[in-house]
Amino acid sequence: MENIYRTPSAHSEVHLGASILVVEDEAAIQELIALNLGQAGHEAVSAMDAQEALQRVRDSLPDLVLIDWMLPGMSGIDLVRRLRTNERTRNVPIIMLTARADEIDKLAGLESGADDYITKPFSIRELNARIKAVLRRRAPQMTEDPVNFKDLTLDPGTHRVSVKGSEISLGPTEFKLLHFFMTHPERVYSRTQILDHVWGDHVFIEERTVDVHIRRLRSALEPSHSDQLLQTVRGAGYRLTALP
Amino acid sequence: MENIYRTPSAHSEVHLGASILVVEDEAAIQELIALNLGQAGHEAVSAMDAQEALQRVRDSLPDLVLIDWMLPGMSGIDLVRRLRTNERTRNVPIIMLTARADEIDKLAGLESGADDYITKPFSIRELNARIKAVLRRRAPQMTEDPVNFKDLTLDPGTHRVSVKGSEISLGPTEFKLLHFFMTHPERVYSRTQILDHVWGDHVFIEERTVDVHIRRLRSALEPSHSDQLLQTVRGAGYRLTALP
DNA sequence: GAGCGCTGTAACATTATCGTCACAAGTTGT
DNA sequence: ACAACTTGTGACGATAATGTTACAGCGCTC
Repeated sequence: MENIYRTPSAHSEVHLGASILVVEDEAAIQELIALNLGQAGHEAVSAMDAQEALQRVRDSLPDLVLIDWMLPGMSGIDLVRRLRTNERTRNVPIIMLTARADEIDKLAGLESGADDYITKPFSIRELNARIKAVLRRRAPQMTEDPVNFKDLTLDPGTHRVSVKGSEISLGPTEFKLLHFFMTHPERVYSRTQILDHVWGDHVFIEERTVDVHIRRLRSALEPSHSDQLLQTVRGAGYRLTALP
Repeated sequence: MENIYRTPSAHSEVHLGASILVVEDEAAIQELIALNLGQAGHEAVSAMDAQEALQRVRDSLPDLVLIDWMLPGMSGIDLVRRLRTNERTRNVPIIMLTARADEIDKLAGLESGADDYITKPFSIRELNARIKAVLRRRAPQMTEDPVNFKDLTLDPGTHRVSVKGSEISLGPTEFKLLHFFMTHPERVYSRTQILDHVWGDHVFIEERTVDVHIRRLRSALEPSHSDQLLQTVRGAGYRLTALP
């Protein structure tokens, strides 16, 4: 299922000048990759171990992370898992680097949440191709354009929401929820659909949780006549509408 | 006859009343799962080994098969393979249960053709969520196209109904009832048929209940000369018609 | 490590809707 | 016209769906 919310810092021209974090303990390979990335027009940031990587990802939300399978301390796969389970870093694209062309490694890397993998030794050309592919795959899904609906304005870029001109503050989930509704107005969505779109497909969350967030969103929109905008359709779900 | 409203209701979720085969040799887990499935509204059928499972799948084509990784005789993976290579059983959704969170197990299970996997111990909630996800993935999409009839308009997407342009509000059942009639106009349906189509097949409801809902629907459509549209055919049933 | 904001869930409160009944009203056949 | 039957109608608990509140956990900041 499509996930509209690739939250991370994503601009429309991600293919060039992307910031890429390289997590690799061998200095030689590290430098080789960094050099190559630089030539390709990207900005390379490096981390020597998983801890440092976590820090940097949280810090600067790179457009892509290259992770070596073998790392001192926390393994590459564990690192992927950590990144995937954190709300903020969940959607950062990841490419794994595996030393052996071993089937299991590849699959385990993918399974754990990586977007792609490359087996060493790899050619520079192959690396570039895959980076481009991953970035491109992610790019079209990010809707960073400001959205308007009635007297609501939501700007994913600046992460701001305003009602009738005056700005309000929303938590991350309420923000995504509102963004989803504003990009899909006038249409009824079941709790399950909302969970799939806003939270993500593979999440095990009580459907009633949606209700609570709807309420929170409503009360945040309170100043406006939000009850009119975000209405509940009994037996079906919720809907954002301009009509009465 | 086509039946739009088979089991699922048009807009809410689809995963009730599914028949699920549980292939598990440990009686305790077997029962636990069966009990849970029953509570979730599904019909649980069980098989203790792969042979029995094959038989039952071929026999009754369940909506979903839960297969334990470790089975006496033929392994779970082999069972999956057998099911996948058989024309008749090729498309039955499968969820694997793996005892250890071992990477290889998971991957081999998916690789061999399962739709999803769960590692034991798993929470009831997770099981339910995955079952729902798999069933939903397979569920046929109900047509969400707006329907028009005379001066009536019904839009499943926005869940709105309007008579001569002005919107009216209907409860879920009346909504489905009207949708059914609008998609099957000019034809008489008995109370039993209406129950089957709108409520679902195996419901135990008084036929006279249909009358009451017809009345409610009529009075909701009142503003228009609905008495003409939704007419009674004595001794036979009801019909939505444009003719006088 | 204490404080803080956010989240998911449970528990309770509140409605909306449902299914059924009893009876009224209408229809049919004789 | 009368009985036998079918359908309309309004009311009424029961129930399921939603609103609302409170709370405990978690990660993050300082």
